[in-house]
Amino acid sequence: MPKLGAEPIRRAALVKATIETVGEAGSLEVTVAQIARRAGMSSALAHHYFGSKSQIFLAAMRSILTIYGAEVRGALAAASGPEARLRAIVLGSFAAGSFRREAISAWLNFYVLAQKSPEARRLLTVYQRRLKSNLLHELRPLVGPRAEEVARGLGALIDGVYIRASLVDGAPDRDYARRIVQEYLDRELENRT
Amino acid sequence: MPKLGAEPIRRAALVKATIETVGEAGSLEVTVAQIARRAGMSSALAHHYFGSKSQIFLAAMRSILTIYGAEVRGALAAASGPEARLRAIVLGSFAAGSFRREAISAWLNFYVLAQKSPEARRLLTVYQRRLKSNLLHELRPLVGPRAEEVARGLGALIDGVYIRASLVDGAPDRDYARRIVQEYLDRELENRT
DNA sequence: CTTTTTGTTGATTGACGAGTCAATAAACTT
DNA sequence: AAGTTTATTGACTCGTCAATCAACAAAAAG
Repeated sequence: MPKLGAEPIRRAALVKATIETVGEAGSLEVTVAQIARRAGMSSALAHHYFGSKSQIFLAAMRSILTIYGAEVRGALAAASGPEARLRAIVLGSFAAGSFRREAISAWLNFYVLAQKSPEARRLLTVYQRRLKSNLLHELRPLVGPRAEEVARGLGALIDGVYIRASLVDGAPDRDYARRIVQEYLDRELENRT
Repeated sequence: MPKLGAEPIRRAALVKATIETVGEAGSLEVTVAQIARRAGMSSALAHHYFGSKSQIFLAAMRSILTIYGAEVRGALAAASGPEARLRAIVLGSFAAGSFRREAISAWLNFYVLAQKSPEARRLLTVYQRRLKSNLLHELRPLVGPRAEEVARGLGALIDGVYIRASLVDGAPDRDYARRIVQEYLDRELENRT
């Protein structure tokens, strides 16, 4: 049975299954056995590769943040000029890989995890800092001294839209989400300096 | 030992202890025994009065939303005219009883609870609807047809500011929070119809 | 002053779940 | 072919916890 080089495949499968399971359960109170079953293996194997449940969660969280980062970077690649780039960041935050049912729910739960786990908190802080610095970079040429405030507001608004999406059942409405942040952006850019 | 009329006192103590315990733990994974101990009684008594752990959580959630509602209403009482009332609602959302460490953390966790428990979801939905309708009522005379969009944005922004406050350690910065939403509001009211 | 109601808890039950371990098997090495 | 490394799991341990229960105490009702 042992196909060699299974480790990376197993790890990836577990990460995927973790996001799905947590997303579906809407809670971190899922068992390693549930996750492992979904990933098609025994819970013993999950422990073998990750050592502990919290390591599994952290890996899943890293995965979510990595996907998010990649999607924003992707959107950014096709945009030139501060305004276009700014809009790319903001809209990219609601791209398909990140703004989907299980990911949103999992993300909310990882926010909770960050209250307890210093490592989870660190991950979330890094993501927030990177987002803010990205926003600031494009905002400065557009709104000058107000860049700082606007960046704060946008960051909080994006999180708020996510958290609200977690309450809606059914597929999250990407356009609706985007409209809210775009409207904020429009207003801020209207009377630019 | 039985002082009569203990029930309401015990219930209140348990609700308070639940918010503190959940807030401190940053998680719903707290035991009934922990909560009961903090409230100065045995876990058996907690079960006696509430029947089950989830009922305890729901009562705590109701308490948080009640406090929040009362604070907004309080701020509203002293304000006249749409703009003043609008600002009262928004600033009232960050009043001392609601915008404090344990309440914020507990609130975040109840958001998670709402993913699983229909009753918790119902409570959260009611609060969101009430907030939105309050906002709309004052926004309409100020920004006319754009009221709907602005209300959505404000609601999401308030949630976002809360969730971000949950990550900061130490006392949450009320002024900072208020500045973010006020800035949004200023921008929206600037070029009012 | 006996009965009922209300308050209260220690002890127990029963379930569940994280993590460990010994054992098995297939590949790869020498 | 013997030995080593990697993959994999069933069975088990040990702890934890929600919920229940029997029993005790004090006030209120009769």
